[in-house]
Amino acid sequence: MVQKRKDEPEQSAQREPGAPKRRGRPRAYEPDVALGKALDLFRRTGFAATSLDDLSAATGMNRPSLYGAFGDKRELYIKSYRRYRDEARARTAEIFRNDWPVRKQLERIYATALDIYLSGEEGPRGCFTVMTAGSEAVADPDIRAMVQDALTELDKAFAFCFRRAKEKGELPDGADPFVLAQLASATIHSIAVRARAGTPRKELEAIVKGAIDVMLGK
Amino acid sequence: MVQKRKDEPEQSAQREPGAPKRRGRPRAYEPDVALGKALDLFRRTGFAATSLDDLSAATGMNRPSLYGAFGDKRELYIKSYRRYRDEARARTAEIFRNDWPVRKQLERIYATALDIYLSGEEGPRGCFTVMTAGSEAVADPDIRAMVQDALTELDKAFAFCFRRAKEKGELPDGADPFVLAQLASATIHSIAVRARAGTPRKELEAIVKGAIDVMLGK
DNA sequence: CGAATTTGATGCGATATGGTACAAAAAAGA
DNA sequence: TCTTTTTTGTACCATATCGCATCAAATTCG
Repeated sequence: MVQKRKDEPEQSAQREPGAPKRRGRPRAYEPDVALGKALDLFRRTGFAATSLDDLSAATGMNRPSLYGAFGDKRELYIKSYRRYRDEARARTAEIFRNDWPVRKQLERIYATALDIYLSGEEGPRGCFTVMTAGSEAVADPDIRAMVQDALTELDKAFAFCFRRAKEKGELPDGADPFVLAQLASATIHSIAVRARAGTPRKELEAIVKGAIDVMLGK
Repeated sequence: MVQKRKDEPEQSAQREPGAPKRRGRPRAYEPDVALGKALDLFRRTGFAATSLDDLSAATGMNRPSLYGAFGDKRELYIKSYRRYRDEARARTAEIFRNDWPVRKQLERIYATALDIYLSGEEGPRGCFTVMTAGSEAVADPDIRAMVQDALTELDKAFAFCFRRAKEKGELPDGADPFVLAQLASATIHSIAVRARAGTPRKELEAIVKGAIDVMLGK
């Protein structure tokens, strides 16, 4: 018989479709918004500096409920990170999907990146991937793999973008789409770091503009 | 009379020149190497995840001695960060100082950057500035100012480098030294992030090479 | 040698932390 | 109504953490 591990909390399988009537006492929270709050907090203070009490206060759930719904702190962090990536991917994929001129596409990508990095009530939140690389990625192989995945995914998206641009003749002949993609990613990483250091938006926008000019051969 | 604040531990003014004979019991540690050990640990695990016990074990000093020599945890972190910057500045300034072709100069800079970021017994240590931006910079104005200072210092060093190169005719006419400098910094930030995510050196070197090619107009 | 001075070592204490046990509460099903 | 199921809320535990107070140790100066 399959062993049922008690130490791995159930997925809290919420099935919203229809109204199949959940059986027991109803939840006093919505898992999605709670996870969003947790993500906000993790983005602000990082993994180690965020206590379960902080998370409990932010989500409105008490610790046992938190544990039951998302597992321990590490699992909650991982789920928060997944959600961050899903959101970021959704917002950028929508832009990459269009058949615009490269310049316009890059401008839009960086504009949304800045929106993501500069948002936050109490200071700019930066890029969660960059933050996680700086903190948990070294000691935790699973998290490291997720970060690596995020980095290469961005590289590939930019590479696709530049490859198409080259086919359309928007780039100089010698241009290497993948090299340009890595430069585009580097610019993303850089504005993420600078955002958290307090660099104002105007300055970041200037950096982005300069980088685009160089990448597209002015 | 000037109030003497007990809560600000003395600078532990070590005067090495000559041998002016310290008065009381001799130290069982060398402040410089202890600070180096503390820096190593902070770079590996970050501020919040590093306890005073960890620092005590790493430096060989017990907590009261740590406190007496460097102040509380935050002060120790700041002193560690200063030391990191001093070291990094020393190693890069030596390269920037030379009157080499830009390409060679950039190659050397990135090579030493990779040495710094990939070193570490237990995983690549990355760039302490980038790590600090991702963690303490948002909540702590003093630390944030130090990070900003580090970022602009690097920008300026690269800008000086490119300005000189342009004067020597090593760059295309349209090239803007400061824009190129920010791209060069961005590449630094990017390889720092990627290093901590586990990207192997070969790959990072390829990224650097591609970035240099683009910046110098191939 | 004894006084003065500086550092080291032990250990305390108040609080924070991650995680969990357990019973009450709120719903559905019989 | 009574059982079953699921979640909540309180309280708890073992440990970790930071900072410090206190005393012992080691050295120089008189």
